[in-house]
Amino acid sequence: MDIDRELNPEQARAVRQTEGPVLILAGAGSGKTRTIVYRMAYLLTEMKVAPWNILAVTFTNKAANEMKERIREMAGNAAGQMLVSTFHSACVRILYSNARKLGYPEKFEIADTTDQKSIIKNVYKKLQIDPKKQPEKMTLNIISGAKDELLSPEDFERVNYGDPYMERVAGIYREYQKTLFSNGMMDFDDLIMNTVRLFREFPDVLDHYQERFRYISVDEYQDTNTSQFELIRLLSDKYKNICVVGDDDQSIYRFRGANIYNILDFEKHFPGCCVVKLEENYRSTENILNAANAVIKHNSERKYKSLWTAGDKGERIRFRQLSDPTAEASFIADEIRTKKERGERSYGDFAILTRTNIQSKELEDALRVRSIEYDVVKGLRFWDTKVIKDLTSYLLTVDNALNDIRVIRIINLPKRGIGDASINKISVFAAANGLSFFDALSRIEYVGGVPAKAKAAIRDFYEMILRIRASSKNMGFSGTLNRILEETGYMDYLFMEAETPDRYKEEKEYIEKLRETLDAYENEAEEPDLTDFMRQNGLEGSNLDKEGGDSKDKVLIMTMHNAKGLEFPEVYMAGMEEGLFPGYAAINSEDPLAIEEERRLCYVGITRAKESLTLTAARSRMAKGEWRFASASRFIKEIPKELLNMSTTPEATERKEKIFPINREEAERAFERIPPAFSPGFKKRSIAAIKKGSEIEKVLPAYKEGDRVMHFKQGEGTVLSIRDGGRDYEVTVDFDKTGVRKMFAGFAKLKKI
DNA sequence: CACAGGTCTCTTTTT
DNA sequence: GAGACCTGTG
Repeated sequence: MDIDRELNPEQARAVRQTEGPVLILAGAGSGKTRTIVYRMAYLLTEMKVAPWNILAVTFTNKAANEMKERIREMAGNAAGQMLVSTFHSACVRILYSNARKLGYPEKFEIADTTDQKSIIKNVYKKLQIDPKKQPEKMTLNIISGAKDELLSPEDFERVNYGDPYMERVAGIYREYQKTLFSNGMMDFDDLIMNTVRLFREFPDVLDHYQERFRYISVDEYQDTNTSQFELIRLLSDKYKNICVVGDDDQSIYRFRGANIYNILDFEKHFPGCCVVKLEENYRSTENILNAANAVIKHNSERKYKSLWTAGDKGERIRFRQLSDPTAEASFIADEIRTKKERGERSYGDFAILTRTNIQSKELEDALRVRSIEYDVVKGLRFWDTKVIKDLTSYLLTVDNALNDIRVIRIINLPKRGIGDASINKISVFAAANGLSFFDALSRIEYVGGVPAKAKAAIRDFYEMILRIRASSKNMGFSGTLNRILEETGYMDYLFMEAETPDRYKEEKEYIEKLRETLDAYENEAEEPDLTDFMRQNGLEGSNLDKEGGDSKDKVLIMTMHNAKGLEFPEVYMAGMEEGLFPGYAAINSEDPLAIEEERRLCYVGITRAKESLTLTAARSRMAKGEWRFASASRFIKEIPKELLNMSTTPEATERKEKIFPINREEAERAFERIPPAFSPGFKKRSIAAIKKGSEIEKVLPAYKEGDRVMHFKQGEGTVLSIRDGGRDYEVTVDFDKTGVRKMFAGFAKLKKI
């Protein structure tokens, strides 16, 4: 390892400064990961630090695995004994052997978002709170925020004393926490908060971990919240070897409690710390960097930092505004295809970044139609899928049935004739008699007000679980899973419920995947245990499509949040519109920092691009059930004109926008001239309006019989015939994928290819 | 009381 | 396009 040759002077300084607090302010693309990896390897090989004395915390599992791999490459297998993990996984590990001290069962479970929702619903029922007056989501946000600030229900109540609204929320919080606790569950925030509690209340435990983790590093430090800060502060308090790496300009998780002052005030929190700034960028062209710098300069709350590169200026940043999301997607897809066909790029060189997950649909359609290979980095997680939640709930119920939430989830699934009313009665009965929900089932005859039919079904259910439990003793997890599927008729249920055959197929694949994961775990674990299995896997945001490895040559579609830490030769940022990016919420927020967060997200997006960056926007977009016109994002205007290459100026767009009518009727008429025709969100009302009011322009198509054409949804096909159909020309096309179809030329928008 | 089928609402971002 | 909510029927 030749540090001075392989690293720049600042990076080298960060690597050698192993003792004491260190703050590495690492701009985007400044070789941050490289620096951390060298630092770890340096600790291991030069400083002879034992690998188990090193803790490296990241935010995502992906980042953790990547880092582990790269350290292993440099420092050999000893790296395997370091603890490189996410905050949440590290806490689970620590809590694993200490949960009892806090009164939790050893087999505590993790409550994911779905569990949180069902728990809060129960609480609402119990406290008779109307979800319309107090949306569950908002309550959960407040509770999560309180936990991020390490406030217990009692603390929270004290802090908000005298505020009737917050006092009410405090009541919900208390009940919510009670429910979690009595079911032996911790939500994501509890994992951190309880670890901090553990350290505070049990100094010997803290001391043990302080001795264990003598060298600590935290990646993406700008995204830490107060509880995470306290956690690492406690852990590092003895040896003070704490190295944090981050970029205040890339702090994009304020909505989940990230406290940007953790990084801005690091020097205050850890006096005498060493600060290293990495500003040389090795990723992007100068134009891209200048654009990023220009945008982020508009933020007030930041440490001054400016990226520079020794590399080329590169091409200008392109901005294109299209009529609607469909046109926007087509534009991007056409470009990608052209560049691929010219042999300039392969699909894997491209990423399309969006602000929201929903935007991906339109983009997917456009790519699919052109047979472009793509992948969506999805927000939907495997463990949150309904099918998987159902089946794991069954598995855990068969295993221990200690968790009421899970039993209630499956008791009437598939439908057995056990309704909400009966379930409520049993819950009340169970609470009154100090029984778990499941144990209450065995005394169903004593529960009043439950119809005989339901009672019979409940008895059957109870016995079925016991039966499966008995037989599961001598079969593996996947054997038990099979029994569950057989006994419950779950597959038939799925088949009946599935909206489409494809959906059913997909769900079957999920189950197959669950089986594989169970088998893999059972083969590896010393003492296989389902609760442990869930804790290990439930935290992993594993995407469904991770098979095949990264060798796939595919265009990636993802949100900008998901893109953090990645880089691509060509980046498209779609939906650069006021109202979408920055979003309405941020624009309307009275907190000026809301816009700053959006701007940082924009900065993250821009700095993903290595060579080429294209920003696109749609002039109209469906939002909240109606079509709305949007002007170009303010972020576009913040990029100096000389860096931009655009078809229209943002100002021109604004002028155009002013000509657009404002009331609905006029808007709809105007809209007819911008035909996103069959886009999925196209509501009945608008179609009716079009049919009634407008004549579709009758133009002789630009293609003739025998020509190959492209339809935005059906894909490519051959024109069989063109007939004058009165109001419009009627075209018959034989599509390669979907066969012969007749359509009107004005609507179909066929393109000759 | 259970359930099917309909309507309405709402979509930022995630461990 | 999913999930919550409402209504009529058995």
